[in-house]
Amino acid sequence: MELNERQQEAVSLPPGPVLVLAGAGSGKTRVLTSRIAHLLEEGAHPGQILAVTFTNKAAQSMRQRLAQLVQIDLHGLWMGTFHGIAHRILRLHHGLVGLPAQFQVLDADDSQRLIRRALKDLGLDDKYWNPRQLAARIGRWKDGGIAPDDLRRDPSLPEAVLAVYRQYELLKERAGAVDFADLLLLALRLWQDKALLAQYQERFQHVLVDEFQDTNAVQYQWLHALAAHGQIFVVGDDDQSIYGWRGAEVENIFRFSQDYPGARLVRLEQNYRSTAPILAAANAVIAHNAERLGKTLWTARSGGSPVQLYRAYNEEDEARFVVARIQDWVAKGGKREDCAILYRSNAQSRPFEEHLLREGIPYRVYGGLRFFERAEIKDTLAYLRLVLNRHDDAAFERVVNLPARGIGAVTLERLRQYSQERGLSLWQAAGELQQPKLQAFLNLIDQLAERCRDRSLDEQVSLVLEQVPLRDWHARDGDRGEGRLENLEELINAARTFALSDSSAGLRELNPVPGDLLGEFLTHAALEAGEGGAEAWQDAVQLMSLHSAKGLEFALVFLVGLEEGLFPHQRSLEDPAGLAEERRLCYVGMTRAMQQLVLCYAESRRLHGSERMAMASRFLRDLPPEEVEELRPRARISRPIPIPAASARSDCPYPLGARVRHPVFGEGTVLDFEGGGRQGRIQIQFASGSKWLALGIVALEQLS
DNA sequence: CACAAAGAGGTTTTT
DNA sequence: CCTCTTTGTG
Repeated sequence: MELNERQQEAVSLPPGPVLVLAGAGSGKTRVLTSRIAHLLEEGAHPGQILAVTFTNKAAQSMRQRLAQLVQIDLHGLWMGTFHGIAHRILRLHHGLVGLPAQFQVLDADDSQRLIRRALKDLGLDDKYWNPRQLAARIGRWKDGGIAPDDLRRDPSLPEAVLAVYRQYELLKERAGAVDFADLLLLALRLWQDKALLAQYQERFQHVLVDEFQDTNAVQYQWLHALAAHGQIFVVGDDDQSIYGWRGAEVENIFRFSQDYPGARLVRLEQNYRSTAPILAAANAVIAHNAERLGKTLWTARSGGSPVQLYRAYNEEDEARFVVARIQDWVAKGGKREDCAILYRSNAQSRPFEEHLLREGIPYRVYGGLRFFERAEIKDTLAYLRLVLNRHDDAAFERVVNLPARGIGAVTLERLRQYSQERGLSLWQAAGELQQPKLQAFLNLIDQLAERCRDRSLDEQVSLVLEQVPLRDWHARDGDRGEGRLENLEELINAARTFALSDSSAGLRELNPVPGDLLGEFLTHAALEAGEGGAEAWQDAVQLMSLHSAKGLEFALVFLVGLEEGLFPHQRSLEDPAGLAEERRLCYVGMTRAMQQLVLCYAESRRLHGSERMAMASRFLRDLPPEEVEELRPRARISRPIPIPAASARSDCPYPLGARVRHPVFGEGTVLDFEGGGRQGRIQIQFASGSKWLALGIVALEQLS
């Protein structure tokens, strides 16, 4: 595999801090894997290398590429997501942070349930205090490393919110469980043990990080402590920072240069992925963002067909069009797996799925309702969670009356009361309450645990389904239940596969707890979504959200639903930072395409059940016309794409099109405006190019 | 206390 | 549009 000069430079720099700013399609993964290969050639032992990625998909693809690159046994090389690696280390040293050996990992749904519990415990109304929002808010604090005590003195913060945060933490602790943010926080807390930290610093001589722009405060601190020796190689792209909502701080890129003075900086700007028109279009879109480190991708390739833009009548027409285009592609000998349909939110997949299904085209949906997130799967696993840890209150509450066994809301409320008053787990409380039906449930779990002893993983799953009449319960649910029954059988398969798979083998050898395969499986279920659906071997069209698409590439990309309110998303419209992130997301989506990029929007769309007229996304306005071919042009020539009235355009002190003078840039024309008041930004076309300026700062003189 | 029916409410993105 | 919650009945 050939590397260009810059790539080669990055790969072979001497040990020391390195920051690679790598544009989309500039061979980022190749550089990262080649760097690892280089280190190994230079005599590094695989066990001295830690490679961190952001998603499971990325970790997987890097491992594959590395295996192709080097012949040696990669045993001992740690490669995985932040959360996955944090989990590994916590398993090894759980005692140091006060966790039980088989602590549970709560997924987002579990966390939200626990927030609900916390609200109930505190006697707060979950109508007024939205559990979902609270969970998001608390999650954001935790991603930023902000503990309840840090919030104590904030007068603007309602006391109730703080109380919920505290109660939530308490409930988690009592259950011996951790949420996603805890994995990172506790892994960081481990570093307070200086001896332990030194041990890991010694071990991981080389730390490599992918998608560095997506790291949050806690992750950065963790890395910084671990890589105090400075042998840290990070790769990132500020233009692809799309996880700000999850606490990611692009600033970490600047922080890196400060924290590691003398860090070498390498820029990769040559794009090998996309054709010139695709690149030109993507560059034009991202150019509208202020505050960029400023990178312009270029390609040595010439030619390539223009970016296409289809104006659909509605979401059905959009799906019909896309599927027809895929059929053309296949008819001309293209592979289905080289086609991707990318959308802003997972809910948009439905019409595409229906049309693909109707046409008999295999497809695979990533994200959305994932296998391990399905209710029937989580129910079944909850039994196993109780088998492993009786004090897992979330699991207890989930299945204590499922299927119905006469333990209703009243009993449960009494149980909760009792447990809360005495600081007991629900399991302990149930034991003390002497209620026959509860007793029967406890016996059921104990029996289950007894029988699960010394059984294989899939047998354990089967045992749950035999001992607990979950199958019958679903079977009575008619059509809906049928799919769920299939999923339950699939769960047995998943357990069998997991027991044999590498993903568990890696953990098992590190795992000091014998016979804890079940625990690892449950973690796997929480940490990895389990991309179910179509058979892996099948040549299938790929459907996924823009976020999931990051890091991937496809010959033919359909970027759909480019409408105001959908993309950019409604929730981002008011907030300039949010809009900038949406724009980066658009850039990420466009740069996934290698040969052909097709953009779609619909004039009318059913959203949340009702039909509504849609306006073309503002991002479409920024496309260079010469690179774009409109597939259903408007009847009248040169009528532009309908442009949305920006939400707060009326607030703009200068009318669009007005001539203005800027003290530095000279005369220009007002092109656009977004945001409101002093927060607003104004775009002006100067002779030297167009610029976005903050209205709160800029001093403009209107000329006409 | 279980279950069925009707109503209300809430919808981004991921580990 | 879908799920979850509340309400009403047996």
